[in-house]
Amino acid sequence: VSAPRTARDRIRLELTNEILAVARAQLAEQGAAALSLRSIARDLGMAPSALYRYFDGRDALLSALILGAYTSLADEAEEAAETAHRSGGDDLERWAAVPRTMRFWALSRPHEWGLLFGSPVPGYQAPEETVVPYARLATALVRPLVEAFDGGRLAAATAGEPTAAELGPAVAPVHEALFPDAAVTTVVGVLQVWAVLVGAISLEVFGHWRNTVLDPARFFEATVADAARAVGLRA
Amino acid sequence: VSAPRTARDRIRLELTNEILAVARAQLAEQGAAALSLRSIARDLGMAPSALYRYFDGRDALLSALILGAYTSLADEAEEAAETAHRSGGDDLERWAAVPRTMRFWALSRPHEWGLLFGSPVPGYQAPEETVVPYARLATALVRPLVEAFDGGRLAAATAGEPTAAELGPAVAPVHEALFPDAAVTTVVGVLQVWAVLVGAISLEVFGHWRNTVLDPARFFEATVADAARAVGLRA
DNA sequence: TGTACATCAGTGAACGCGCGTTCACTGATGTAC
DNA sequence: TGTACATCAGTGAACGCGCGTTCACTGATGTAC
Repeated sequence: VSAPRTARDRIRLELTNEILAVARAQLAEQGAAALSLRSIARDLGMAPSALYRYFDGRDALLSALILGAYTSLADEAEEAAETAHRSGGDDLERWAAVPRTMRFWALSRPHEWGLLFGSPVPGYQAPEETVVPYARLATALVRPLVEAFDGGRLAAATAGEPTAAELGPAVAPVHEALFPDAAVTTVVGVLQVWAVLVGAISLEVFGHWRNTVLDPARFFEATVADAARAVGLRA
Repeated sequence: VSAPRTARDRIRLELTNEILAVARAQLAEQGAAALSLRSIARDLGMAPSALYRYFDGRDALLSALILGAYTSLADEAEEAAETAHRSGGDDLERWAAVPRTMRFWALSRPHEWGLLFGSPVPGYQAPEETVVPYARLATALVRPLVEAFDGGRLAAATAGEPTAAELGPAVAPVHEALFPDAAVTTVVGVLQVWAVLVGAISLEVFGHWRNTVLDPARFFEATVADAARAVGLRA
């Protein structure tokens, strides 16, 4: 948290990261359920009890892993949004950057994706701090849409008008936090886009496209493009 | 599998179901990772070793649970599709029946939904037989669309035309099995609908709508309707 | 720069636990004649 | 209907395992003066 002053602090930070790295490796191989302090200690060549100098126990380590995963995903998403912003591509091209990044992130660490969007570990509450990176991710995703909107290049949503009034309160938090100037139907559309992205990535990562969608990359690209059109982006 | 002839067979069937019921109850309380033969035996008041007369071990029991969950979901979906078919409602109304059923099914057994669509249990392969109920579910979901199509009431998809040729091979299995007469873009649209449904249900069931979507039921209804319009259903 | 003391990292033994699975057994249920 | 035998359900003890966590300890690193 604070910058390391002494040599001891530096080592401590390094070892903390090493523990997390080993934990992530074991997560990738065995899944969250099999994550064990003893086997992490074994991998690091130290006594199991030593880990308690770094984490308050198994649950605290798991919390750190979850928070770290959210943060990593949010970081990459923000970077992708920024790069796309500077790229000078058209709206659709810039929009696709974050979804693509999310998919690659998930494919390269399926178990961490599962930690974030899969079945929650039961009897265990995700740390409150995840709200922050979650919001960063959402903001990065929506950014190209907001920019298109501000530039007058986002068409008003046409579908579902009659339900706008009813749905207003239901999506109010997202409306205020993410896209205050847009119409309710646009906000609803953005949430549906969120659902289709998470759904498509989860289905692929969790192995449900087997014998169903033979070219998940192409399908995902098409889905991302169609989703953008559905909320009013034009090519 | 075969009908019980003797009293012994009847008892055997009953106890098998009782074991599965207890397992499901423990699944609901503790999640898949905590599922244990010993605690199931304890709940049933019998020796742990006795369970081996009914299942070949923990993995076999888990397989049975997964297969049973798929089957239960497929059964309810088929029934909902059939009821809707007979109801005489309009296309949109009949279309919504299966998605609604899926959502209710998932909300009433979140951990079983997680077993099917959450992070897969690592080092463990889902049984092959799940292909059958999975296909039944898909068929039930698509049925109202196929019927609308056959009645000439399904509009041709307009978005994404240029990608139709590229995507054809990618979605060929679904095209052939589920909707052979439709255009490629329609098939792609159906898969996107599948993704948005699974995504929306998973996000709700796994707790991601907290402080985000305040009225998940209404949001889901709107999503279902919008999804149908996107693949060409008219109200 | 040197000394005295406090802080911290890591050890290793021990705790109690619940787990899946095997195995030889007992007694009840079913089958063939 | 009765008997002899085979099949099956369930028991209870035992196996070896890996787990999270605690605790008193040693020795190294940092701090104050």
